[in-house]
Parts: sequence; C-alpha cells; structure tokens
Amino acid sequence: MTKGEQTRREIVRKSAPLFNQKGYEGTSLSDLMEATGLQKGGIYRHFSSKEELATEAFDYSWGKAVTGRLDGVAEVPDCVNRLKKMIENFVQLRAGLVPGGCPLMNTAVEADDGNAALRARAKKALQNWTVRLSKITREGIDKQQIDHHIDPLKLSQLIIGSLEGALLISRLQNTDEPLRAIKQHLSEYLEQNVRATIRSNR
Amino acid sequence: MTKGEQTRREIVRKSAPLFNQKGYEGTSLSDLMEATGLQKGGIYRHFSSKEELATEAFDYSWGKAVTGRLDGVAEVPDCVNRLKKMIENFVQLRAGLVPGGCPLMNTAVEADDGNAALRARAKKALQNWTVRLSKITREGIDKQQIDHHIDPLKLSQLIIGSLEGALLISRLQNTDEPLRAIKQHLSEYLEQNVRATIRSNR
DNA sequence: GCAAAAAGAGACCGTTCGGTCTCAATTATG
DNA sequence: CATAATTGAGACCGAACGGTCTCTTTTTGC
Repeated sequence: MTKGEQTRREIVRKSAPLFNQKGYEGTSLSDLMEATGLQKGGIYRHFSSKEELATEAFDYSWGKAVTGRLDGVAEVPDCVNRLKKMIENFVQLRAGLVPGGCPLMNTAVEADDGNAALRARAKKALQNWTVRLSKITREGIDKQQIDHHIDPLKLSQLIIGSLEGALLISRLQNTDEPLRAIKQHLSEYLEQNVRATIRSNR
Repeated sequence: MTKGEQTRREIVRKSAPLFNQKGYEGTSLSDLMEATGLQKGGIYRHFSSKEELATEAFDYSWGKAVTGRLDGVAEVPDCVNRLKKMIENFVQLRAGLVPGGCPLMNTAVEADDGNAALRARAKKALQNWTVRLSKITREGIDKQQIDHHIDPLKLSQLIIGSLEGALLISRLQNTDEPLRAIKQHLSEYLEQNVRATIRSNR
C-alpha cells in the first residue's frame, strides 16, 4: 500500500467520529484539519470535496456498526436466537464503535431534507441491514423455526425501528434502560409470536 | 397584542419549518430572512441570537406535534384505548404538522453532541411526553384497566421509542408501512400483555 | 394630529466557511 | 543515487456566516 493510500485511510478513520458526532454541516474543515493533523492541501490531495470525505466516513462508521452488530451472529444455529443475538449485540454496543451514536440514524435525520448523496448512502445502509435480517427470517421459515405467517421484511423493519427508537430515547435520557427494555420486549415477541410452534394436533 | 409581539410570533411560525427541516446549523440567517420577509435588523430586534429563535421555534413545532398527537385522546374513556388513540394519531400525522418530521427526533439527534440549550429543550420535551403517557397508564392501573405489573415509565418509553424508530424508517424508505406495522404491533401488545384481564378463578 | 416610542431596513463588521493553487519536501522507481 | 512522481504545507480566494449599529419609518398613546 502506497503512502498516499495509507494517509487517505487515516483521514477517513480520524474524521469518521467527527462526522458521526457533529454531522456533515457541523463538521468544518478546520475540525478535520485538527483531527487528522493535516493542512487543507493534505486533505484535498485525497478527496475532491468535503462531501466525498463525508460519504466515505459514513461508510466507514456504518461498516464498523454492522460488524459489531453481526459479530458472532452467523454462528448461532437457531434463526430466532440469531435475531436475538443481533438485538443483544446492538444493545450491548449502544449502536456503535464509532462515537456519536448510530451512523444510520444520524445521517438519515440530517440528510433527510438536505444532502442527497448522504441520504442515498443512509438509505442503502438501511436496505442492506434490512436484507440481512430478512434473510435470517426467511431461512428460519424454511427450517420451520419461524412461523410461516411472518413477513420477513416487516419483522426486520420492526426490529430495526424499535432498536433505533430505543437508542434515541436512551441517548437523550442518558440511560440504557430503554434499550434493555426493548430487548426484553422483542425477545418476548420473538418467542411468543414469531417462533414456530410445534404443530398441535387438531 | 402589539405590532412587535405579532411580528415576533410570525417570525417563530415561519422559521419553525426551516429549523425542523434543515436543522439549527443548517438554517442560516439568510434563510430566515427569506422565509420571514424581514431583514436582519427586523429579526434581531425580537431575538438576541439565532439560538434564542431556534429554541422558540422548537417549542412551537413541538407544541403542534403534541397537540396533534393528543387530539381527542382525553375523550377516550378506556385507558388502553387512549394509548391506542395516541398511537393512531402519531401514525396518521406521520409525526408532525410542521414539515420535516418529528421535532424531538431532529433536535435530539443534531444537538446530542452539540448545542446544549437545544439538547435540554429536546430532553424536556421527551420528559413531558413520557409523563403524559405514564399518567394514562397509571390511571389505567388504578381503574383496573391495565395490569398492575406494568411499569408506566417503561411502557411509555417503549411506545415512544417504537414510534420514533418506525418514523425514522418510514421517512428514509418513503413509505408509511413501518408506521402502520408498529401500530399493529403495539396494538396487539397492549391488548395481550397490557390490558388487565378479568381475574380468573383459581 | 403630534410627540414619543417601537420597529425595521440595510450598510457594515470580523470571522469562518469550503475550496484552489503553487511550491517545497518527501517518496518511489530506474 | 539520481530523477521523476507523489504528497503535503500553507498562502490565498470569494462567499457566506452570525451579529451590530445607525438611521428612517411606522406605530402607539395622549
């Protein structure tokens, strides 16, 4: 890896927390200069605009978030338990290894009525996450671990929405009680309404 | 009402949608000038800073949101149904009569790692909303309409979090399906796990 | 209807914004 | 080791930022 590539990655790594905490508009070039230890010229050598850097920083933050949330998930054999493991990971991580909360929520909210490029990035990230959960659900249906009346897409959106909402409350109230509560709630829901029941004789 | 007061209110009314859509940082004084039809002098005559205007605009937007969400709620006699009515209102309104989504979510996310005054305002707004729902729940417990094992605070946070999260997904995906789904989900939960059951003989 | 008070226009302020460009220093390559 | 290519510093740019201040216009109260 050439020196330039290395520097480029470092810039992304060091600016990601800034963008996630302060937002795209809220992060200035002087902030970025301070965080990276580079002057403007050094940064602009590698990125054509602040926006380009911001989108790459988002991808970086999101990548870390996804990795953390899916850590060890694939190894769980039962599909309902796999979903529960993912929820557990989310709650444990409080949604991010990059400071500033969930990159998806932050970017979605800021870019919703503004920056189109960032909004598209957030939308794609959500899509990706949704698909991942849907696949687990579909597999569960095929293996008869999950009730076949369950709509994988709806279930995924329900889980994601509930987790993100709880995170919002938790961050604002400075307590992870809402996160723990939603985990409990979703667990019960998954066991009672999602997990396939042994066919009763009738 | 004097002319000055009237103008002041108009400024708040006209700037509220801007702040809710573009955020505090994203809304510039020139935006505000254009929206209000006033020059800087005209605006600063009534507000000492952009921040002061922003906080009042937040209060305005939040007031409208709360009014909309609680519209007709008090008239519902049964407490579980009252909670369901509030959920229904939220879903119908897609969370705001002021463009840009839920002011609480927008402000909470933007101010979370930044502006302390706005963050405090958001926190207070959440507190207020939570207390309102908790009171309904407590009343339901007293009237034996709601199971006495239910924790009013937890239930309130669960409802609020779920709704906000679903709204986030809905806005990003440009479909209100997640909102409709969470309404369905919460309804079932309220009926099955929250509503007090007739004491069975045992 | 007149004087005093309130309100608004808009020129002006210093600062910071994102971004460009030149040139020196560093790194890679034969 | 020399030369070419890459990399980064930092002065510079115009525009836009939030905010101030003076002066005219409008509203108010008598």
